[in-house]
Amino acid sequence: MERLTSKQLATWRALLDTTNDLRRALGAQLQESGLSPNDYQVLLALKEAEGKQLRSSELAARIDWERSRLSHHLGRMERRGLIRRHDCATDSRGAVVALTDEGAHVFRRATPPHTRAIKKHFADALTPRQFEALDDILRTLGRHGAS
Amino acid sequence: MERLTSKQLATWRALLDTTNDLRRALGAQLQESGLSPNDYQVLLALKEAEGKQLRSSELAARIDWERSRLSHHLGRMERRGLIRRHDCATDSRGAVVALTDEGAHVFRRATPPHTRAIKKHFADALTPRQFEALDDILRTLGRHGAS
DNA sequence: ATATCAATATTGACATGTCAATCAGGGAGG
DNA sequence: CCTCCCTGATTGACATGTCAATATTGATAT
Repeated sequence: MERLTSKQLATWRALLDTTNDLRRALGAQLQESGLSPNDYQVLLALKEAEGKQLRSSELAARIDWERSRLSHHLGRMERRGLIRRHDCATDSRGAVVALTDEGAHVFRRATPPHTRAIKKHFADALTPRQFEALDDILRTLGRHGAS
Repeated sequence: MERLTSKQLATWRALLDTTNDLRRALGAQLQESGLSPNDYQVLLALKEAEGKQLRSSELAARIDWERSRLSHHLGRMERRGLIRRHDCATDSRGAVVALTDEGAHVFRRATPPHTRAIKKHFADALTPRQFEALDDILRTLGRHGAS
């Protein structure tokens, strides 16, 4: 196999830098709604779940977090009234995480400006052809990493 | 302007997820050399600097970190013997950050496996055509964000 | 039944990041 | 020379992430 070229390395660094900048911009916008990107990810997963609630480990799996990280974060979100945890009916070890009305409300209020920010900083920059190419690249990387 | 389509949103989420996975994989590999991705970034910037040393704020600017974050991290790296700070000759407020022999050695030892990991997880997955497309996309996003 | 092992969730200790002070030293205008 | 303000860098308090226990329950085999 050939070695990694400096051009490939530059592309890699550009990918890290660019996605960093995007995360930062989107995070700063979300903060105006009083949410961190992590908060939003948790609320989104709950919103998209059947019955607006999930077992704790199922939630961790969907957003791909370590369970202890989720546990700490849920503790903080619970203190803020965004979610609540109660015991699971079918497994007494388990916890079920649910949106509170407050959490659902904050999420609804945060989503339109957040979506606009994604459009502004990301989607508006790219042509349809570039979107196709990016989809293809991400699918390829995903398959490559999964295997 | 039209709204963000769900396909665009899916691409955005895929971009976040994929780069997350890549960061994780590369970070795990680096850890085998006893370095975090942040450590590596700092050492790399110093290695690439003229004279293997940089003013603290210049370093912060090059890797795009907040100054206080860098200050904390340099404290930890200094305790580990990877870098050292001394006073600046031309500005008595300033600090100059330099690689130690130990730091340079650890960096040299960590780089080949790290480069191989970038190749394995990233570069090997993509065709030359995909690289061209990705470069184009990243340049476009960079210009878009800068303005 | 019960002994054993796996899974669920949390906790505590510690590493790292952010934000708002703080402190010391430059540098321009009086 | 001396205010006044700006910059360079650090610090401390606190938010968040990781890792290694822990406690509790479920599931399985005998």
